[in-house]
Amino acid sequence: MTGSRGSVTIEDVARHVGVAKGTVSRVLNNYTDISSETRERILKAVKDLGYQPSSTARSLKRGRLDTLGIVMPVGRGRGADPFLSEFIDGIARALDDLDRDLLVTTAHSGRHMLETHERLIARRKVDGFILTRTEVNDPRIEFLQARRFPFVAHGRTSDPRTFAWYDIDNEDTFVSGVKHIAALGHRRIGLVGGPRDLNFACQRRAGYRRGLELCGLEVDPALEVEEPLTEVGGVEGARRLLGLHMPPTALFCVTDALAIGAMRLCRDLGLRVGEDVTIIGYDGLPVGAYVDPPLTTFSQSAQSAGGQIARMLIDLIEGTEPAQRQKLAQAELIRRASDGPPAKTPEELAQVLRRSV
Amino acid sequence: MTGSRGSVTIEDVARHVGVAKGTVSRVLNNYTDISSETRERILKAVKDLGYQPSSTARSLKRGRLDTLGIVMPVGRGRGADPFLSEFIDGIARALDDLDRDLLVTTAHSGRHMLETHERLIARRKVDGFILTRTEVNDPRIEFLQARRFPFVAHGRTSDPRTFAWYDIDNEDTFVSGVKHIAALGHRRIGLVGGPRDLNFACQRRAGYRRGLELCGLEVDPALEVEEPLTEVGGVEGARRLLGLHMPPTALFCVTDALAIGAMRLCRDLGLRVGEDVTIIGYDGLPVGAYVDPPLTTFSQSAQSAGGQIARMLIDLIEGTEPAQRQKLAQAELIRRASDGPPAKTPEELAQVLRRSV
DNA sequence: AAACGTGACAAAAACGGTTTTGGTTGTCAA
DNA sequence: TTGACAACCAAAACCGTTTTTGTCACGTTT
Repeated sequence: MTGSRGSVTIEDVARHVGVAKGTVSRVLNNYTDISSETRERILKAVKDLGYQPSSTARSLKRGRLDTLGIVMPVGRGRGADPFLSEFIDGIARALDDLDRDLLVTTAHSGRHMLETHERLIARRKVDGFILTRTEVNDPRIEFLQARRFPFVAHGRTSDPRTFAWYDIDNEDTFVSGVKHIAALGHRRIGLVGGPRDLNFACQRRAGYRRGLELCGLEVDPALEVEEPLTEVGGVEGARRLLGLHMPPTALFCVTDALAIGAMRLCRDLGLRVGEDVTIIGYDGLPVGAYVDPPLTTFSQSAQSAGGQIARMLIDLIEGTEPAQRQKLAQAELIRRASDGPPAKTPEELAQVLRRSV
Repeated sequence: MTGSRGSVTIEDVARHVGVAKGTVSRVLNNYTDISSETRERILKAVKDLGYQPSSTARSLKRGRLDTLGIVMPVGRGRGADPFLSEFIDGIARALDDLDRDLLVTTAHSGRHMLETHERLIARRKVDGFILTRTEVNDPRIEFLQARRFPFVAHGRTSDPRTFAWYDIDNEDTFVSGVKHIAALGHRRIGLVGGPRDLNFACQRRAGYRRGLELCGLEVDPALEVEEPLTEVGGVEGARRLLGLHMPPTALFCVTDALAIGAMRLCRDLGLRVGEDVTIIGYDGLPVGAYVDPPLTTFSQSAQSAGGQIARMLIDLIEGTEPAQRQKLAQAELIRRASDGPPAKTPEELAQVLRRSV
C-alpha cells in the first residue's frame, strides 16, 4: 500500500485505482482528457491514501524547484540584523500562499556570498534569489546577470535599469512627511539634512522642498542645514536651526540618528518634544521606540517589502522581463510621540530660547 | 557539452572521460574499486567542466534531502522576533559547514503550524525539524513523535524524556551569576525572584542559593523577595530589599523586566546603579542596552544555540537516539554597566537611604 | 587444466514523478 | 465496408543521480 520509503507514491495510487500512473499524474495536473468518472475515482483514492507528490521527483522532471533562496550577510561575531527577520517573515508568508518555500543561508564575506550563490545554482537548490543590502556597485548582480539566473534586489545600484528591484522612494516619502507636519499646523519646518554626496540625502531634501511647495509654504534655505549622520550632527543641526531669529517649530531629520541628537538638544534646552517642538526621523530604528518621548519616524515595512519582492521574483521565474519588475515604494509613517500640533508660535519659541541661552 | 537544462550533468562528465556515469558517481562518493588512474582522470574532468551533482536527483535516489526545516511562529501583524533572526543565523552558519541547507516557513496559528509541518513531510522537502518556542505541552512534539520524524526542540516540555532538546540551565547560570557578583566584592546579595509556580523561577532561586553557599556567603531568606515579573514588580521588590535594616548592595533579578524596574527605583532614590548598587538581570532583552546605565544581564546566545541544535538534529537524522541528544546550556554574562564593586557598605547604604526617605 | 577469485569497470535498474507516444475503442460520414 | 476522428487511457521515455548486477581479463589455486 505504500512505497518502500514509507510514504505513498503515485504508483500506489495508480495500482489502487487500477490505472496507469501517468493517468493519475494527468488528473492531478488538471489535464482535460480524462473522463470525469475516472477522475473522481482517482481523486477519491488520492484523498483516501493521503497522497502528496514528492517535490523532489517532481522538480527533477520539471526542472523547477519551487524554492527561493536568500543569502543573509552576517558579520563575524556581530549580532543579526533585526530588519532581516521581519523581511524573511514577509517573504515566507507570501510564499506560503504561493505554495513555494524559502531556503536561507548565510555568508560572512563578499567572496563567500558569491560562492554560496554559485553553489546553490550549481546544485540546483533554488529557482531564484532575493538580494538584500544591495551595494552601489554590487558584484552579486553582475554575477547573476551573467548566469541569467532570476533575482530581485532590495535596493537599487548605480545602474538599476536592467534588473528587477524594489526600493523606497525617498523623495515621495519626504513629501508626505512634510504634508503630515503641515497638517498638524506647523508653518516653519526645518530640515536637518545629510552630506550632499549621499544620494539618498539629496533625494530626501528634494522631497522636503517639493512638500513645502505643495503645502503652499515658503522654501527658506535658512531652514535647511547639513550635518554628518550622527547623534552629534543632530545636536548641532538642531542648535543651528533653533538659534535662528525665527526658529522652526518642527524639525524633519533625514535619519533617526540625527533625530535622536536633535531630541537630546531640545531636552537640554528645556523644550517639550512633541509639544513645543515636533521632531520626525527616518529609518524606523528600534531604538526610536525606547527614547523619551518615543520617536515618530518613517520606515519601510520590511515585512511587506519581503512579500512583494517574493511575488516579483516568482514573476521573473515564470518568464517576466526583469525590467518589468521595478518598484518604488513609500515608507510608512510610524507615529509615536515626538510629533504634535505646535504649542508655541515661532516667535514664542524664540523668546523662550533667548531666555534659556 | 552540457545537459539540456543548461547545467553540466554526470552524463557529460562520463562522456568526456569515456567511462560509464556510474563510475563517475563512484569516484565522487569515494568508492574504492576504481583504479587511481581513472579516478584522477575523472576528478580532473569534474573540475574542468565545473560539475556539481544535482541535489534534486541525488535526493530522489538517496531519499535524503540534506535540508532542515524550521517553521517560525508569527503573530498576525505583530513584528518578528529578534531572537529568531539570531537563531536562524546560527543554524545557517552551522549548516554551511555541514553542507546542508535550511528551509524557513512561517505559521500564524497552532493549527497552521501543524499543517505546515505535515506538508513539508508529505512533500518530502526536509529531513527534520527544529522547533522553537516550545510550549509546556506542545502538540508539534506529539505529532512528530507519532510520525517518527526527526526533530530537536529549543526548550523543554513538561515531559522531556523521550525527545531531543536544548535548553538553558537556569540553576547553573544563577550560580555563576552569584559568583560574579561576589567576585566584585559584594557580601550581601539580594534576589528579586518571581512567582513560585513558575518552574524557571524556582530553578533560578535554587541557583542563587547554591551560589551563595559556594561563595561562603550566608543564605538569608530576608534577602529574597518574590514579585510578579513586571517592571512594577521590580520597583516593589527593590523597595522592599533596600528598605531592610541591612540592605543588599547587589540585586540579582530573575528577569530583565524586574531589573529595569529595580533600576528605576534606584535612580529615583538617587542611587548610582553600577556603583552604589549593582543590578543584574536575566534575558538579554534588547531594551537592556538602551536603559541608563546599560543593563548587565545573562543571555543565551541565540546564535550558538542555533548552531548546536542544527548539529544535534543532523545526528538524529543519521540515526542517533533522540534521548541521546539533550543538552543543558549555560547563559552567558553580557557585561554592560549596571554592575561593579560596591561603592558603599550595607551600613553606609542604609544610612543614605534613611536620609532620602 | 579447470575452477576460482578479484580488480575494474560497463550496463542496467532503481528513485517517483511528468510528458510523450501509441493504441484501442466507438461514432459518424463517405 | 472503410476511413477519419475523437475520447480515453496504457506504456514508455525521461529527468540526473546512486546502487546493484554483469562482464571480462588476468592471476591463483587445486
